[in-house]
Amino acid sequence: MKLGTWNVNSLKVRLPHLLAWLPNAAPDVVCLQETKTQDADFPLGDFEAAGFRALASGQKTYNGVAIVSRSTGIDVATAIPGFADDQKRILAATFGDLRVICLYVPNGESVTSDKYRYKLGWLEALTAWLADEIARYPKLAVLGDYNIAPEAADVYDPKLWEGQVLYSEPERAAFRRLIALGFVDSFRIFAQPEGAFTWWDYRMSAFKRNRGLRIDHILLSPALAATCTSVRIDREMRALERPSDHAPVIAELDLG
DNA sequence: ATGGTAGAAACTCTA
Repeated sequence: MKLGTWNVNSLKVRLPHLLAWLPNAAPDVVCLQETKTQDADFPLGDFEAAGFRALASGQKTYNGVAIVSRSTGIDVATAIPGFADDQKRILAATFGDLRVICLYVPNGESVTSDKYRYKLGWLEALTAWLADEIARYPKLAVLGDYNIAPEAADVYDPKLWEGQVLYSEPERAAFRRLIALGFVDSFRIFAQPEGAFTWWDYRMSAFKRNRGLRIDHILLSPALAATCTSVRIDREMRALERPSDHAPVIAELDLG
């Protein structure tokens, strides 16, 4: 069983990459972010033709999440309960006894921005919700673009990034509060090469110079973490022509 | 010194 996450930065533009990637990476479930596609325009037929089901919660221009999967998800949720939000950033579904939550955490723009305050409030609401979800679903995976680099090893130049949005202490503290619920950052179960990132700015040849951050994560409940056999970043997808600024992350689980 | 690139959509905002 493989679970993936990929911020595609426009589903419309990245659809050819995604359709080429699906049979190669062969995820059973992949969470997508920044689809920037309203549900009426979601290319469901393309996924069905490739042998996948799909769920979407999107909007025009900004945000938008989707879950593409081999089997059909049920008990779908599209919001953090009790948290009013016009932005489409949440999609949850159940596959057998596996609960999957797809996240697109707000970027925050800068630590002095109103969007940063929104980000921290959003993360607080998320944490309260996930405390309930992890109690309810022993096999829970929370995948997505967290827009947080949790540790110095997740940043190409931690000194430069100290105090900046995506790596500021309040954001990292919010990430640690998620971990404190019992989640495991699956990428760090395994020894990983240095300079392993999931996002590189389009500007300043950041990818070529590997000036990246690891901000896309697969958090697993303890029961799922115990079944995880590998986690890797599909860096090649960032090297293609007209790429997303994010690479996919894939976790393999041995569910027996 | 606060640049630059990409996407969507509208002549700017977001990341």
